[in-house]
Amino acid sequence: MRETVTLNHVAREAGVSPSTVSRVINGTAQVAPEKHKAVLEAIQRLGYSPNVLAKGLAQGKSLSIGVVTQEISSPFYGEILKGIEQGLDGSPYHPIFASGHWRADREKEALRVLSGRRVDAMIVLDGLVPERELLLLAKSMPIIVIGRRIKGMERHCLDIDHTQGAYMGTRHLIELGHSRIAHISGPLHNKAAHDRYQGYKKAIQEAGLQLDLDLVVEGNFTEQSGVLAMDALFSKTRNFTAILGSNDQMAFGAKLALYRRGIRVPHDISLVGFDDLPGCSYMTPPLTTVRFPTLEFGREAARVILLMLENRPYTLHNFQSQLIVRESTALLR
Amino acid sequence: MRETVTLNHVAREAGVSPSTVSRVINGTAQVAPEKHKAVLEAIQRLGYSPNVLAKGLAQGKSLSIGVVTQEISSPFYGEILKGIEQGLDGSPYHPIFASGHWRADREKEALRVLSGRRVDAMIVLDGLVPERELLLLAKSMPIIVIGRRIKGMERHCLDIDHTQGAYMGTRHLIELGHSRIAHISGPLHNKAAHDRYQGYKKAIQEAGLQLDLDLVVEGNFTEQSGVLAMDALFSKTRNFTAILGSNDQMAFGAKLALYRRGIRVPHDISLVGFDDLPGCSYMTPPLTTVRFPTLEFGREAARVILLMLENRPYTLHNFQSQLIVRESTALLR
DNA sequence: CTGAAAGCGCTTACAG
DNA sequence: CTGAAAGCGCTTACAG
Repeated sequence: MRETVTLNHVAREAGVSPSTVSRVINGTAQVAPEKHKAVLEAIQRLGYSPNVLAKGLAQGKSLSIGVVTQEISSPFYGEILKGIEQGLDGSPYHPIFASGHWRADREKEALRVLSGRRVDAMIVLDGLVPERELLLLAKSMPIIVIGRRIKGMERHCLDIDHTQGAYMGTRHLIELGHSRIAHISGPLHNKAAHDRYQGYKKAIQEAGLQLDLDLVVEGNFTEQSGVLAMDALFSKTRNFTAILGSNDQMAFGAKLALYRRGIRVPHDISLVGFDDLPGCSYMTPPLTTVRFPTLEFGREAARVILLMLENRPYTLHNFQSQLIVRESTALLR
Repeated sequence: MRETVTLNHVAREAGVSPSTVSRVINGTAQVAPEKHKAVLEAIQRLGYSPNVLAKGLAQGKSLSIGVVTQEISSPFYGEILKGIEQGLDGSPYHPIFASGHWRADREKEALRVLSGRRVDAMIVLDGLVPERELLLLAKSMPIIVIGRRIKGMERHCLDIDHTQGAYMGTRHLIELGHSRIAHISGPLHNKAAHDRYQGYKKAIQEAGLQLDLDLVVEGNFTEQSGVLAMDALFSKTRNFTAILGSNDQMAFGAKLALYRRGIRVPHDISLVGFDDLPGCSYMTPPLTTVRFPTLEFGREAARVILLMLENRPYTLHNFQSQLIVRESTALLR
């Protein structure tokens, strides 16, 4: 193990003081051309790379942005993380991810890890952190929340109108002539799941259709739960011609359950998802869905966090959900 | 912005020296019971959480494990990252991810970022980092490479036998009676893609079948390239009854291309993928594929990194690929 | 323009 | 068992 080279080594090598080395590295003050050159050469020769942690300690900042996500491998969160990465690219800040796994205790642990690393700001994706804790946190550092709307920090929350999104998806089916529309909801204690369910109901009722609770089954946002939901649904009735999934993953599961029964999409049954995961385009048929602007939200969160960190003015630009019509929906035959 | 509380504050509050506070926090020496208690209470009262960065600086370690991945949102890398997260869980180490985006310059940048943060070890996923650079890095810290075999560090590389994997997938099709088997390869400059192609050829030739280069088309591991590969293939011939995709994502794309042509899987054409992404189980029909033990590799890499960091003996346990027969393959009719 | 000095928040021999 | 002191690798007033 070679000894790692420090700024002091560079100083000695270049025949200047550490202060001077620091100044040329950070461009924080004028330095005589010849010393400037000597320092640069010494850095080259020694292969020096500054210790970001020490720098952080001295400056009182870590140059890290904490991101509490739920599951690193989730296609949904993955897109948001990608957006954050993109938004931070080119800045001196680097994201540090910690996963909450949709469990309050794990999420608290994630917060602990990040604050122990003295992240300069945080981006929080969904989750169960109590609002007051988030509000408290927001007093001590810049913070953006994606997927929730916290009272008192509306300027720092990025979310779509889930009710409106589900309403659009359901309207789409109604306009195609469907009147018996099933709904696979998310876990209803979840705000987004609840709101999407409201949107579904609103569209149904507004169209003067009968809201049939037998057509509503609850899943947990996983593919597997989509399969199970369809099993439950079919055990009750076959009297429906369309399905609104509360997210894409459950819609994928529903598609499999239909496939197993030899039921064709959209020929026999129309199917709508929610989120617009990358996989939607490659479902067969490609899935009609309500787009959640994951990548955009990630980028926007990063953009604004950076502005906040620089104490510059900012306004968070919210994005809307949007109906993406592909091929899993068709006119009622 | 409240002032953040430090170990010194705790010391003052508890009426002891900073040394003592440090000792009770780290359990690094005996401390009189009453002082021990006082410190714990002070920590509670002040809501103190240690500054991991400062600790790292003092101890000469960062408690971070650098992970260079290619794309954070990729379903393939996502599973590996999840495995790493799981493997590190419960240890004092936290992963820091940096993405190379399959580009040499970005990967170098990722390495720079991680070494600037003085990660204590690294896990490298695939990528283009030159072998000598990896060998050099391995002299200065524990490092595990996933998806490559580097000469001189075989004890620290985790990979499957890609040739063997593709061989198994192709054999499976041959055993089902197929003799006209197309192959959508990955980018052939890529070692894994190349090896998989070799496995395909080997199975074909060993079975005494004709290797027909018209049946081989090159993709780039994305879904979209799978679609395009099928377009290219169909423009040449329709004379095949099975397809081996060099990865699942291209197989998904191929499935869509087949769907668009009204060709049924596996009724008309059998399809085999490679990797066993989570999505395979929800393709319709569920995709027969060759499993790449992503999650296991991630966990194993983390496990061994932890042992190396503690200077304990270790042996890296390699996993094999495995044929997962689902429903996208059938006897030739 | 530049260096000496103090400080960031910890840890760890050292001495008692 | 415990504290004073030095040090980890930087930055930044301060003085010149």
